[in-house]
Amino acid sequence: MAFKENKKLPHFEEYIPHLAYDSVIFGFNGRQIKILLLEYHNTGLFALPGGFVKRNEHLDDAVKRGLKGRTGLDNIYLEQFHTFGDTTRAAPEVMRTIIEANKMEIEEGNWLLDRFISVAYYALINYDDVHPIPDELSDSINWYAIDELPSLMMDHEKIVEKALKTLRENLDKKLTGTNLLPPKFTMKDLQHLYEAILGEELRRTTFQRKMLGTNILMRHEKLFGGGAHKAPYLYSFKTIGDG
Amino acid sequence: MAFKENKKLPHFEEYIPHLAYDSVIFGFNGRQIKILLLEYHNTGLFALPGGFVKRNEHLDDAVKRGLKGRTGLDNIYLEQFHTFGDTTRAAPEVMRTIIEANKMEIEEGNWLLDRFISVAYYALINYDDVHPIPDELSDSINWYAIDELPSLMMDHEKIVEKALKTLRENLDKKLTGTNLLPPKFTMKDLQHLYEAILGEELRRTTFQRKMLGTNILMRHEKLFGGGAHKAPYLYSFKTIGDG
DNA sequence: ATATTATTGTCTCATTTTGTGACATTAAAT
DNA sequence: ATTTAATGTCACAAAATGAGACAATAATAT
Repeated sequence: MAFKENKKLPHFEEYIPHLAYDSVIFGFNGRQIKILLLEYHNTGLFALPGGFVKRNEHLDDAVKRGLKGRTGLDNIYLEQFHTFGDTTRAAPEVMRTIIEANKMEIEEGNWLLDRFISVAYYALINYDDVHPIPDELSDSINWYAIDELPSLMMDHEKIVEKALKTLRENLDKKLTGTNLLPPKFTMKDLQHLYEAILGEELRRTTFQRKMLGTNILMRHEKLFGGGAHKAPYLYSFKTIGDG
Repeated sequence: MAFKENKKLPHFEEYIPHLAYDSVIFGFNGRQIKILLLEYHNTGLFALPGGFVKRNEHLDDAVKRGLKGRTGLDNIYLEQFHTFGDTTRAAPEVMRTIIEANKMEIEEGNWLLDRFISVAYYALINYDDVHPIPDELSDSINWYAIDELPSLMMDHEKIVEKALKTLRENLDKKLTGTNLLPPKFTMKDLQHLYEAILGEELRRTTFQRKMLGTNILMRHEKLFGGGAHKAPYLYSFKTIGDG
């Protein structure tokens, strides 16, 4: 959870109480899958970017609003994957610590100290065109490789795990228009992405045949300058209307 | 949404406001997939069985509580599949109609008239050992074949659609211990179940080979008396510990 | 008893998909 | 001009799946 307003706690009247969202924002730097994590100043606490849902706001829109605030991006690929409803999903001490580290006050019984049910989404974004924006209130934000995460607050590690599991399961079905790569990429880039997500090596020829077989790729000009060898083609994902 | 307490509306203090669950309870009668629907007396309104989450109750437990109330069953196979968060998910007129049809009063501004976010689950139960229990407050409950549903309130049709879609996608991965069949069943029974869920016919020999290949079935004695032909074996799903 | 009938369990072969390696091609470096 | 290393494509092997054939057999009819 994090707050966007300037040094003011989100107000009860404006939001649905007991309900939050958390987002696992995936990016790919060409080698590793990374996610965005907030770090709360002076607390050493790491957390997923999250937020609250306004009383008259679509759940999905709340998540998009948070993503826009953190990344500056619109039209992010977004997928809801699970809602976490443990009774233990409250962290009054943590919340208090964070708020006090920011030299703010929170009264006993404030809604932020309550138990929260959280709807979790994952997002896929192009690592290159994002300069993560830290909250003005309380945190810095940075990329962390998926297999080198710091320990996270509450059940956020479980959330990341489930996000990754879902991403893997959806890879073949739903990644057709992935935002994890730049608009044009080589077959090798795409293979590296798959390997990073799946955490296993793939066979080059089989992968290439499979990808070309799906008919979701458009072939473009060749990419020269890659080294002392045959130049690879560039590809992009077909969008509706492309040949 | 439906209420369990006797002729008393659920009280704000006890539940998390703005949050509900809905359950798509699947059963199989040997030929068709059916789901349980509530019908509100004197209103002609059909709805999914749902309910609210207590302030200190695990989300999953709230759903189990509702299922137990409606079916009398414990240990039901349950899978969360989506959380619906439209801003239009409020039905004050409908709620008012239902409550008034029960000769009860509801004040302006009652929490039940608010907008709700709903976490949706599907359940798989053995059609045979369930005698659905109607709410004391407001409804009758009955089985309806999945392709002959009456029109449902709010977005409940969308919820059913998504439940069925998820069930189909999960069929091979997660149906291993399905509760949709009696403890022992023939290969033909199992095939009929798959066909009913998928909505398509399957090839007998291929299906049988695939099922035996998964190694999740235990073969038992033969079932005699089925007709003028070779008697089929009975099978059950292996549970941990079975050979 | 015996023959008939319909469904089952299993096998075989065809087809499709996937795994695996080979090989000619080619852009840059030497 | 030659060397080097990755690419695109093909060819064959292995595995999975589609589709039918067929003997076995439990109840029914004769």
